[in-house]
Formats: sequence, structure tokens, C-alpha cells
Amino acid sequence: MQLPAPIRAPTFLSRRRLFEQKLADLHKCTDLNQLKQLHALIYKSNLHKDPFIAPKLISALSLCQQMTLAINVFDQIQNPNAFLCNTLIKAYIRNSEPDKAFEVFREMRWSGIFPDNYTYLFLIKACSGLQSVKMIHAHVEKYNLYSDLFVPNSLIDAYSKCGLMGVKAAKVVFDVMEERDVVTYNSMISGLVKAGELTQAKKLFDGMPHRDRVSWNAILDGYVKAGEMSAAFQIFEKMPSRDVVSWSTVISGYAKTGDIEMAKGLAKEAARLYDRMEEARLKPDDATFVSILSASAESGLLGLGKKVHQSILRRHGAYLVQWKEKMVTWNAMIHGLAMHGHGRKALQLFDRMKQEGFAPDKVTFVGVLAACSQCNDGIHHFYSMENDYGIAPEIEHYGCLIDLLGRGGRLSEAFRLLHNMPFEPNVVIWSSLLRACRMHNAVQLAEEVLHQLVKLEPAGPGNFSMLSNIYAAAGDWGSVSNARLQIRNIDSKRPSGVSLIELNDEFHEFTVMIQLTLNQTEIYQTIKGLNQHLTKIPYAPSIAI
DNA sequence: CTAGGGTTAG
Repeated sequence: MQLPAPIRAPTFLSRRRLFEQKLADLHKCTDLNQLKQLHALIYKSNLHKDPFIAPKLISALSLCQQMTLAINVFDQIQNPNAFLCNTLIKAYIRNSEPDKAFEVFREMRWSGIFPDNYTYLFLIKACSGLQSVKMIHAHVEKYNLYSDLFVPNSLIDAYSKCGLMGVKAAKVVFDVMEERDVVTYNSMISGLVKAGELTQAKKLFDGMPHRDRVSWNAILDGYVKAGEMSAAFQIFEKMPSRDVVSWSTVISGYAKTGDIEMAKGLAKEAARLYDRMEEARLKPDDATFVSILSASAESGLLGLGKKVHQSILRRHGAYLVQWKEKMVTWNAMIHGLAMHGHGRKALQLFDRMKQEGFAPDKVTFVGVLAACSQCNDGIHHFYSMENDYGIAPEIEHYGCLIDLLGRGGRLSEAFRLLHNMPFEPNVVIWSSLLRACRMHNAVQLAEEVLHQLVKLEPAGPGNFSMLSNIYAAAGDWGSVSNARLQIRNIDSKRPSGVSLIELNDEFHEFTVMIQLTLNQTEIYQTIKGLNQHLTKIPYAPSIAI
């Protein structure tokens, strides 16, 4: 009779080998529990001062958001070198503490450690705004760090994210470079595209020595952003090869076009392209999904949206798991709740997000402030955004706050903020104020707002109908007919507002002067049902004229 | 270690 082989306990040697293997990949460790074990073992083996282990340990700890422990490791090294300092800088950036990253930089210069090209590379990432990029740029000039192309390339990219002024500065760096590679050109092209300088971008694209797929995708995006879909499609067909980025760009471009006349054709084109992408066995990724879904949601392309949804489900939910961990998911959920009147739930989710260790970003705050239109914490969150999280408010945030004040009837405060904010008010802000004027019967203010709106959007019939409603609420019937006349003037020049939704491969249009072509009875029955439902719940309909 | 497509206010 044969006995089964005894199970051997792991020998000291194999355990040691396992430990060494784990140490090799230590800097990639994202599992906190595993890291804690390794952390203990490293200290026990007195390896925490090892010049190869210490930076890896700092990296891993920063990945697991354990900055206190990471600093602890750093502080125990008597003579840190540039490599170790770079690791700490990178760690701070990863944990969204750019100020601390700059502090490390100051300290290392103070203690006579020479920063290297990597130091500057990481610091460029920590920059927010033109001033800080300029500061690094000055160092790059002073120490002539142009020989490592990564440095000026990153500078171009960082400048490109600072608006129009930034793109100009990026161009200066670009022009001064004696040697350029494909990344240099691509960064500059994408910067120009972001600034809306399509002509210049195209010129650079045409003149560059070698174009890769990134170059083609960047210029493709330029045409899509400019709304020039036929030119974009020509580029899409002409480019030597296409990847998920090319497909995502062109599909969402087709899907989100605002031109109703062309919408139907383009929507079909978008759906057709989506099928073609799947036929080409290209795997759409999370960015593909996000961009196409948002474009189809904006334009009411239910079919395309469903297609994307099906692709996601077909992946066994793998993407859902991935998304669970992502900022966009929290942001989208908070915003979704806010949009649908669940302001309190949105704020509760915001708290949970923070508890789970996510640092809110500027998009999160758009959702949070939108949620506050139903409560009074908006101003508190607005200040907290800059003071506690170091996020400079953008026009969207001011827009939310103005909307919030307007809804609350604090119209004069809303106006004061509008005039004092560092941005030119846009259509969204003026129309949100117009709506606030309607809510609070502020006739005179409404006239002023309309005046501004007409300047920005001369052919917007919705504005005059809002004004007409305001006059009606005030009983000024003479002005009502006047406003109606204006609407008719605009209407004769331009097709009136159309709401479009696609169902089962068919497009349904709804206009102000409703002309139903399909299933009239079914639609009217639904409306009748809705009205009946409304009589049963406490609801006071507002009467539009 | 740098470059391309993404979430957002009416």
C-alpha cells in the first residue's frame, strides 16, 4: 500500500524566495493588506534603509494612500539622494498634494541635493496654472534641461492646459527646441486643438516629419470639436490605421451634433460605425463607453445608447467592477441624483465618497453644487472647494452658485456674483438667471437679462417665450403680445425648437406646434394618463402661455 | 518618465 506523499511545510529558503519575489514588484503593490505584511517584514529584516527597497516602499505606500507611513520611511534615510526625493515628490502628486511635492523640491535644493530631469518632469505634473508652469520653465531654461526631450515635451503639455495664454507659451517652448520628436509635435497639436486653433494645428500636422496614430487622432479630434464632421470623416478614412481612440472620437462626434437637420443621418452613421468597430474586433474601453453614452444621452439616441449598454453587459460586468473604483462613477452618480431632485442623497453620497478615500475633483463639485440648489449648503461647499481641496472655481461652479442664489430668490446677490466673478457670463448662466426671474416675477431684471442673452444668442426663441411668460405672470398682456411677435420673427427665419428621440430605429420629432406623424393616439393616451395621474397627487401645474 | 478619445452648471 502506498502512502500519499507528505505535505511539506514551506522551507525557510522558499519562503525567503517568495519574499524576494514580492520585493521585486513591491512598488506596484496596490493591496493594502499585503503591503502591511511586507512593510512589517521589511522592517524586521532591517531592509527599510536599503537604497533599492526604500523608494519602492514609498511608491507602494503612496499607491495605498498611506502617506504618513511613506514619509516615515523617507525620514529614516540619513542622506537621501535625488532618486529618493523624486519618489517622494511622485508620491505626493499621486495623492493630490502638489504643494507638498513643491515643498520637497525646495527642501532638496536647500540641502544641496541636485534635482535631475526626473524631478522637473514630476514637478511639471504638480503644476496647476500658468504661474507654476512658468516657474518650472525658468529652471529648465537656467539649467538647460532641453536635452532630455521628456522635459520640454511635458512643459508643452502642461502649458497647453492653461488656456490661450498657455498655448502661446507652449509655442515658445516648441519654437526654441533644437530637436523635436513625434511627442513634441503631438503635444503641441493637441494644445492648439484644445485652444480651438485648428488652422495652426493642421499646419503643424501637415509639416511634421513623421505622423503616428496619436497625431492623426489629435487632428481628427480637432475637426470633431470644430463640428466639421465631413472633414473629420475624411481624415478618419484617410488615416493609415485606426484604433479605439479614433473610433470613439468620430462616433461621439457624429452622435452629439446639435444640428437637428443633420442629426438623423449622423445618428444612423454613428450607430453604423459602432457596429463596424465591433466587427473590426476592436475592444471599446471605458473612455469609449463614457464618451458615446454621454453623446447619445445628449441627443436622445436611445438605440446607440442601448448598443453600448449591451457591449458593457457582454463583458461579464468587468467594466462595472472597474468603474466602481473610478472617480467618474462617483461624479456621474452624484450628478445623476442631483439632476433628479435627490439633492440630499447626492450630498450623502458625496460624504460616502470622501469616507472611502476619494479626493473630490472639480467635476465632483459641479454635482455637489447642483445638488445644493435644493438646500442651503451651496456657498459653504463653494468655499470649501478652494480652501479644503485647493480647487480653483471655474465658470461651471460660479454658474451653479448663481443658479442656486437665483432659485432661492436672492437675485441681487446672484447679480453681484455674476458681475464679480472672473469669467464672462455665458448663455447657460444668463438663461438660468432668466428662469430665476420668472420664478420670482422680477420683470425688470428679466428684461436686462434678456438683453444680454439676445447679444449672445440672437436666434433663441426660447428666451422670448420665457420673457413672454414673465409678462403674463405680471399681467402685462401688451408686452406678452410684443414678445410673441418677436418669437414669430425668429421662427420665420429658423426652424423652431425640436426635441428628437430615436426609438426602434425610428426618429420622433416634437415641435412647439406639435405635428405628430406616428402613433398619435398612443401619445395622446399617454398624455391623458399622465394628466389623470397628476390629479391624484398634490401638484399645481404651472401654466405656460 | 512626456503625446490622442471621457464624466460636469440651464
